[in-house]
Amino acid sequence: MSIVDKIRTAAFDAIAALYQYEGATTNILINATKPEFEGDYTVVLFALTKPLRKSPDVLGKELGDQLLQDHPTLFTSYNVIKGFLNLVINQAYWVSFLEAHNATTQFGKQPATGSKVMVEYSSPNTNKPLHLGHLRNNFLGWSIAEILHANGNEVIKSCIVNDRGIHICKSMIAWQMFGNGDTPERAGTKGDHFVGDYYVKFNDEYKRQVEELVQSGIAKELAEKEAPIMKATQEMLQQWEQGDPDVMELWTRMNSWVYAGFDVTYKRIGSDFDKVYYESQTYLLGKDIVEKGLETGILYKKNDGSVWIDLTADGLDEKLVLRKDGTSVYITQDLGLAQQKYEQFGAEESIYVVGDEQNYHMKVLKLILQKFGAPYANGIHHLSYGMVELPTGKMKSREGTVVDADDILDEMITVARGKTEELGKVKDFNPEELSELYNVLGLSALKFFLLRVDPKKKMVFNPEESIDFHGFTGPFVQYTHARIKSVLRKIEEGQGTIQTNPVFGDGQDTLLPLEKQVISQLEQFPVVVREAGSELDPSKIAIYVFNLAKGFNAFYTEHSIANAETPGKKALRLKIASLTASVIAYGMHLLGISVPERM
RNA sequence: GGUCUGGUAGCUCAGUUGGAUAGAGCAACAGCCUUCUAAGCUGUGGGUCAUUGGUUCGAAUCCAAUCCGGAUCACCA
Repeated sequence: MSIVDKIRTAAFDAIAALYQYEGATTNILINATKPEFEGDYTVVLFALTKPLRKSPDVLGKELGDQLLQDHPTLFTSYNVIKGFLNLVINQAYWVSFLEAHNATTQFGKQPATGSKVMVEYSSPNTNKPLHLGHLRNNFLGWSIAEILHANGNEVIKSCIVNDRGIHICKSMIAWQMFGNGDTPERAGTKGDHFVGDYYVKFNDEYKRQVEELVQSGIAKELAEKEAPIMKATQEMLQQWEQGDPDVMELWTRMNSWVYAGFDVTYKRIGSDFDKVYYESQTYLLGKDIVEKGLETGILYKKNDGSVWIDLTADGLDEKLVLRKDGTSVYITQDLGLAQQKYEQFGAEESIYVVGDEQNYHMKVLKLILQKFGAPYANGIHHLSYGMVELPTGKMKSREGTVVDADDILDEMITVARGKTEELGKVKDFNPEELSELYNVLGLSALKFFLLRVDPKKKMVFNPEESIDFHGFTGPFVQYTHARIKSVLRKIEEGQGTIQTNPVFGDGQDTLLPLEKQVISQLEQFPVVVREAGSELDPSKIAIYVFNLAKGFNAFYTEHSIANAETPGKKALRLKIASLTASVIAYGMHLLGISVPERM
């Protein structure tokens, strides 16, 4: 149990004993004490003054006395200022916390709960390479899966590949027109970029044709429909749906190029999946659900044969679930896929990492499944994340203002190399070690940057300012870890083993403020892991791990570990250092970032 | 237009779900390496928390209105 929970429980018991009042659970607010006051944690009394009919001063005094009397090992003193009861925690608590956990490698990880959660993320289109927005999605998805795992859940990571549809056909048509049988191998281009280039070519040609038609006096709207390249694309989509062998062959071939390219990028960024679904295999799903919905009257058929659901009573609109020609729309297959996932994995919770542009769609999906009474409906959660924008505005693939994933990764790694060479701390590394280090640092800078902000909010990515290795960044946190490891290594080399005795706290020593601060930060980690899980928010971890690193660095520059004043102090600081290192390592792992031993 | 969502330091973001004098990083300025990694530490300056009103012991946080952004409302995905 965390110290905050302990204090809350103690306060509840004390209030019950003093005033025979048991309605206090939700009224007890515990905060960290502001630095300008004496104390570690503070009970805010205002909410209790009314039901207990006590003035803040009297209540504070009575509650403080009672807490001290009930828990002499937990509290040593208190003071009351205005309506705030500031409690000083017994240093023995901090010391014994450190003794209990300093050897724990995954401190903060919760025991298995038996619950199963599915996390769907990434969901790329196979007509163009990944960009910065996809990276946010991938990093969020991987991290939230890891965070849910740390909270005791069994997690299944899944991905739905949008491998069919009009967008793919655009690349295919353009390749037929302009490709001359070229391949990624021959062109020396990564497969996903190769296919993406034809997607761009399509749009260029399409624009040209529309322009031409408009020049010849045709209205723009009509021209957009009638452009030959667009008509050819739509025809190709129909041929695909009919299983035309030539079209299928081309489709398979071009997708395989894209997958080869994606594989490289996914490997670089560390994305992986337990189950990959392909839209080409799921796009017909969901029709049986529609059928059932018609029977039960949840859905209704209009005169033209199209099928709808009326969600106006829930504040939404009427929503089409099946076209008049009987073919599926997006929501149809999503209904089907949700059902299939549940049949295959039986997860009671399902997280969809999907951009906030689809908030409405996700709301509708959940609502429809709830109306069907699907057992997994209430467990659907949309981890909605905001778009990544540039200082110049939104990224538009049409206008060529997207930040390509591979490019930005390369750039990050190049900067990491430059910084590392400049500092010259790892001159004895061999080329493999160096390249590994550059990767770890560059990736960290990017991942941390994208994960440190609230997922729900849109964010601005400034390519020049974002490649920073100082301050609130991944490399800063990694640096703190490497620093600790260096100290531990040196002490180990000096004396053979890490000496952790004698035990600190025999009554002689006093915890210094910076020592206590780091320990209390460490103590909060499990609560942060829990919050990050329940709120589906990795930024909580990033912020925490940064503050921990900052707190440790302040302690580090002020107090020597190796040459501590007493053997007891040295043992204590070693434990602070090693637990900090392992919490940083585990916290960063939850973000998908690894931490080097040296840098 | 309907619905949803956002507006906090020059820039990028926190703000523990209503608590004490609103915090970080970057940028600017001033200090700190013969001692465990200076990718670090310490300090200074920088705010009408979009605006107005309301709710109460107390509001950046809750409510209402207004201003300014964004998303969405397709027989697209």
